[in-house]
Amino acid sequence: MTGAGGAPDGFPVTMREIASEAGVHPSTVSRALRRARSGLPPASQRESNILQITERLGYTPDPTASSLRGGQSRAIGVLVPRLTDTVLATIYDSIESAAHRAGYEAFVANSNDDPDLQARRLQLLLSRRVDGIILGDARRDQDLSAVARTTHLVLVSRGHPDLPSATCDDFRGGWLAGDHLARLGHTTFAVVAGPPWAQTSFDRTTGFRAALAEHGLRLRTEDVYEVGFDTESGRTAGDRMLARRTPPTAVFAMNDHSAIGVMGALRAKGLRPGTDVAVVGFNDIPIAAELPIPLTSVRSPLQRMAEEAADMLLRLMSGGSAASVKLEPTLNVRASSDPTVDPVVDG
Amino acid sequence: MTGAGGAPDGFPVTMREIASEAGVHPSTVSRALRRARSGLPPASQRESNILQITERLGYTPDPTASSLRGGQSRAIGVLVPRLTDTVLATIYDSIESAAHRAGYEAFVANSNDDPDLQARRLQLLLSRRVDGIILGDARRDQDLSAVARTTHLVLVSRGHPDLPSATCDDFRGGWLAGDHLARLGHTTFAVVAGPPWAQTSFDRTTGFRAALAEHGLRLRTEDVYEVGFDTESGRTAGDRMLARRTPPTAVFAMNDHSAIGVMGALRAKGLRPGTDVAVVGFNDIPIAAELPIPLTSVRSPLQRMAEEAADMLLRLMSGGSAASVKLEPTLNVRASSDPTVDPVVDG
DNA sequence: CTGAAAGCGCTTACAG
DNA sequence: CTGAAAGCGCTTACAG
Repeated sequence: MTGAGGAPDGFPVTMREIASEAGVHPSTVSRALRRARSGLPPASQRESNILQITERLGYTPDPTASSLRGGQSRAIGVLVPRLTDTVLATIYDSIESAAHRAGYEAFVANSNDDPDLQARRLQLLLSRRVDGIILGDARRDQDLSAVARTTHLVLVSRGHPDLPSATCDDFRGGWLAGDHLARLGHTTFAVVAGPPWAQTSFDRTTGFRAALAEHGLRLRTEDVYEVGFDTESGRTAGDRMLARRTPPTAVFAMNDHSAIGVMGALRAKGLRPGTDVAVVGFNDIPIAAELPIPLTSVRSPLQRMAEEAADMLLRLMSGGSAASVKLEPTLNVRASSDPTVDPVVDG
Repeated sequence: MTGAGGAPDGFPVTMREIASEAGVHPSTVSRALRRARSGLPPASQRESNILQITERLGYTPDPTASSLRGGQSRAIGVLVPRLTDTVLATIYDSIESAAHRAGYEAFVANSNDDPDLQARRLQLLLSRRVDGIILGDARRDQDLSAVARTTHLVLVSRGHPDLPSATCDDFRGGWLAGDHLARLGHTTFAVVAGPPWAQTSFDRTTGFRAALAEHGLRLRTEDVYEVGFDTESGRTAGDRMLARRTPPTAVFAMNDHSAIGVMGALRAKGLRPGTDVAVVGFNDIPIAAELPIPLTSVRSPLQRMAEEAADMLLRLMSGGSAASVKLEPTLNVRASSDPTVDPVVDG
């Protein structure tokens, strides 16, 4: 039975083999396993025998076959704009864990924040017969009603008025950043925003602007750099704002990675974050606190957000309903905006 | 047909519907589509008609059904220790792209660097009938021959003597770091290593030690901190090494994230990376160059590594053979080890 | 080139 | 409780 050409010979055990080993009909095996999965005790001598054989032969049912016949896949799909973004990776990770705890499998797909790709990946997930989808890359202007009619759909991170979502209160997050910087006495600002279709970016900017307004300050359109969420975006925006006649003294970036990009731009110009230009990021990823100049950041509860989204989807899939939740962000002030905190020691 | 209970009514178009619409037998549809996928032109009037209908109805074949019958899934599985690590996320991302270009689907699973979980996730991927697997979390002591007998298997990032792998020349990477630090005149070192089962960590440490030896220097066992690859690991190791009677003046961390953790530990003690203690990281992720004190890092060609792994697997799956490749790392010297480079400006 | 049949591995009514 | 049958959506020899 060993292949000659070096090709591996996969011999997955099938239900039929279990059945013949136990001297029963395959359907009896199917029933025994179903009972066992539900946590019920074996209904007969035979059943416990079947379970033993299953164990011994290391049998696991073919999920594609069961979903083809049974209609349910016990799998959910997750669509993210970018898996290389720590934030999204963290969210997916937590969703995956929550799904596993509930006995579901999870699949991720990457949309690269591109509507065409998004549609295709969505199609892919649906063709894999997932029982529901968590969308992490919804677009503000997008009509998702068709998708929502096809499968159970929950949004995470980026909300949408028509659909249930688990998000951070991004307006509040932006407000916290704006209020903080205004209180420090800054009067000229820049915002390193994500793409215009991201609800997160929109709300954070709006909240930031609102906070400034409360202090009688204004954020001009040209002070908002719609670039993206990664390090390079931050660097680009930073270079551009510093090339201006009156550069800002305070910068709010919507992602810690882009905030670090801004720090890089400052350093290149001989400026120091915190003392020369205040920098505030968003999400408070683990490295933020450990940077040579620790980064002030709005912390969003990513794991809870992910768990809420997973819970909502599980509820929908079992016939229940789900209402959107908005989680409270908190501001962690560090030396990048306030040098009196975590002071940097000069050697 | 609209569901009453709010449950979505999914009505995926099936091949049968295409067939009846076109007035042909389902098998004819199957053949027409197969030809089209191979890039061949329609073999008849009928076939072009079938393709039109397929297009119009937005039909995509059910991959689970085709793999069940056809034996091939045109999908590959990728197992990573941790998706929240930028390095692995980047690798997966590139593998996914390469797979798509070749007409394959990709699935990731997370093993959390835990052997039990790894076995279960591997089982899951196999039960999904993937045509091959790329393993990113191989363990040094592990016997993977059973898996290799079951499916086509290629390793990425972490190599193994018995299996084809795409890796960075980690010994060389460690050597570059060691040589660099020794040339700068350092004599006391610390290594922030990953877990002992990671071949990457082992080789980098060995290479580092070899470079020191060439300079007549020694790395003691207690100078190697086997902690992990994340920020927190670096912070922990950093705190511990600084609590010693004679702290090191040069630190080599096997991951940029853990290097940043070390920087955090330095800052907490009032020490500055580069001037007080040299810090070198590994992988050279995008933020490394933008940090307030830019991080010296050994760059490993992650994307190429991923593409090589994907190519190797594709070759194996089409009956060919694959030899391991080791990619050359390069050292990017920055201010965290050499303050004369990228000097930090004090405001 | 096309149709009809068989079957991939499983599950679910239907009888007994 | 258990067996036998039908079928999920597809593909692949087999005839014609």
